Amino acid sequence: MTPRAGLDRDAVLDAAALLVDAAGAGQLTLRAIAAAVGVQPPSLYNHVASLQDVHAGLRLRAFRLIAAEQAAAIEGLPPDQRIRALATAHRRFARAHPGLYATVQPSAHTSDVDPEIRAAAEVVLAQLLAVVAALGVREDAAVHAVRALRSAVSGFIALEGAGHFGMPQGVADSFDWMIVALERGIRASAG
Amino acid sequence: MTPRAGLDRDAVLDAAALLVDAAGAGQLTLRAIAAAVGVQPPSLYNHVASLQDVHAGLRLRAFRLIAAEQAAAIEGLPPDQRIRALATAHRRFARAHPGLYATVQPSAHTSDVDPEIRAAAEVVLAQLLAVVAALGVREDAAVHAVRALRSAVSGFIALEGAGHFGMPQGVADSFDWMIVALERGIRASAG
DNA sequence: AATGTAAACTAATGTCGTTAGTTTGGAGGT
DNA sequence: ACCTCCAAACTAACGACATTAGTTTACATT
Repeated sequence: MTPRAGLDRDAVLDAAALLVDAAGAGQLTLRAIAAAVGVQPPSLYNHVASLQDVHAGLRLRAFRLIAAEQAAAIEGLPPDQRIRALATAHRRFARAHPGLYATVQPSAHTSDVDPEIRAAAEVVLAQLLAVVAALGVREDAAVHAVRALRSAVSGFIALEGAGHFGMPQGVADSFDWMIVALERGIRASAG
Repeated sequence: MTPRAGLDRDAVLDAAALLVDAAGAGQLTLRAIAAAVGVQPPSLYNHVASLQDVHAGLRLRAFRLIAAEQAAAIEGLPPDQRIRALATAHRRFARAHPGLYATVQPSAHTSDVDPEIRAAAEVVLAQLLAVVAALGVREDAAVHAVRALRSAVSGFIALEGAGHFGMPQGVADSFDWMIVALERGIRASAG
């Protein structure tokens, strides 16, 4: 009578990842996940601790996927092409997985106390910092450059995803323009 | 027995604005607003149509406040100092009214069908575009520059607000660095 | 003072996350 | 093949939420 769906944490997160990319982060509900995996909502608590825990799980996955995409994007590229490669990799990932990408934004005050998530986030950050530093930017300027790049890329992705770029000009061209400007700033800060 | 609290739409939105700045956008609930104005939740429906309507009202207020702050920020300034002035005005507003500023982000697909909100948002955008255009940037490049500035500024504010800038280096310095880099890009695009 | 309307109320519905308590499928040992 | 037992499913229930329907009543206008 209770066919015992072969469920585990990963299966729950798989379903959640599909839903969050399809319907948006705000639509991710335990009931929807339960329906997707063929189970009643309370049964999910055998595999995840809460809805927040699902979000945390997706967040961890997102950071790890992004780290992998970053690594793949810069592999074999000369240093002066790497920041652009990282930026476009982010945008590509966000367009492929909008919901998953959105889970990455929330506050560092709350869910990032989870050391696994913090570590995964730091890998992503360290890759970017290394690429910037390899261009000869010294201590403080490197931090400024990294913050600027993160801000610009994540802000662009958020505005684009929310439909705030209504003008007919090419959105990809605008992204390029922005990255070129920041690259120029990085070159100016380098020795 | 029912002392008839002298309530109207603005009073409800006043309370909502306080709550959203104090507790964050996700915590804004009709029950909390009702408690703040001393009324039962259903009574709010005499003044606002729904919680979404409250969000829309705050959004409209936010755009108008930002437009006013932008206008005040650039008044009497030479053209080459105006984009920095706009950027810092945004950051200042976001720090003073984090919840209100957050209501500005959501998708242009949904709540911006409201023509009032669309108009208010376009005022903010037009001010920025005018400042960029006054620097001698031609058609397409002006759109790219505006998109880049919006992305960078809103992204920076979002990351800063979420506590994602953990390094000891000064956050204001990073903001300056970013704006300088984009200004340089704008100058390069100008005739 | 009488009246009509708008603003408050109470009661109820449906969705959500979550907890408690119960049943049972199915793997491991005999 | 049977028993045991645990984990994984279930049902029932609660409290917070938005929202609707229906009712009362404060108070501005006459």
